[in-house]
Amino acid sequence: MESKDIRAAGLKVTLPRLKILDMLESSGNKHLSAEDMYKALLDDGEEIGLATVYRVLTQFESAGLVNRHHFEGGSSVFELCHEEHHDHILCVKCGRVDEFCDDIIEQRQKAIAQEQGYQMTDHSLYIYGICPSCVK
Amino acid sequence: MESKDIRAAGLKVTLPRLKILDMLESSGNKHLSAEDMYKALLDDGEEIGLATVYRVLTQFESAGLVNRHHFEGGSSVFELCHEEHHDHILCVKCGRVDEFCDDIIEQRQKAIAQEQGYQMTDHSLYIYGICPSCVK
DNA sequence: TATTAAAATGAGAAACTTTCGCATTTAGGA
DNA sequence: TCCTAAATGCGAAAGTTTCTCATTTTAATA
Repeated sequence: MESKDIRAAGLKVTLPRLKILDMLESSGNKHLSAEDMYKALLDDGEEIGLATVYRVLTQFESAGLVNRHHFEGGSSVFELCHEEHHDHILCVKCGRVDEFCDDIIEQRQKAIAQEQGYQMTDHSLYIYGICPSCVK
Repeated sequence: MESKDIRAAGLKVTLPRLKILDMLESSGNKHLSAEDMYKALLDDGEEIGLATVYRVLTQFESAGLVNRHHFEGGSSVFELCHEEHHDHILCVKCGRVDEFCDDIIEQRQKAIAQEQGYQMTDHSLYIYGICPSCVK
């Protein structure tokens, strides 16, 4: 059970939090928005408010359980944190999202931060393009 | 005069457009939001509507005159396009923004897009951290 | 197990960014 | 100078996210 993660974050284990965590776990690399999750919960017959969804996601983010991404266009999307960091490449036509890791880029980012005298806390890299299916 | 750029974009040369272009040119690496520009114009005694600022910026973006960035937190910011591409490193404490270029990262991005079968159209890389002044 | 304080929730209002609709004005070619 | 398409300003509207607050729930303690 993932109640552990919630408790470890110093949060009480509640239905909304469990549901949202479940949903993120079973979403693959779908990268859901708060609105997406709210609607899915409604469809499931859960009476969970949109404000709660936002609150919970923000708390999960602070706790390091989820990552928030600002892809181009409108709203933020969320995904569970994985052990190893990854970046995203996404299709501007169909919205498909793929993930990748690249040590060389990671290294260069660290080096650049150091060169510029910054203490790096985070970074985000999105590659936009037309995916294999849409390119045809 | 930069009227050329406006005309080259197929747009009429109007006061709002000139003012906004001027402002972007003289802003260094300040990365202004639409609201910032609107307020600055008001302070200058110009009667330019916020909707116009947004419209003009969107048109400039389509024309390839400006870049729009979604830094963390709220609104989009804009900067004039330079000849050579660059990425951004920004301070999470004071909001300072610095720019950098890195050929290795550029190369890797191209390679990754190709590996994944994507036809790359764009990319955005932000490094977040604590800047030299705030680190002390 | 019953009690209780602190935390969490749902609902709607509010804040904020961005876009839209439309009547009026303006740029620039004839 | 005249004319038409384009551009503008204004307010309303749309969309996302946060806030307020009365009510409910968790989980620690007795």
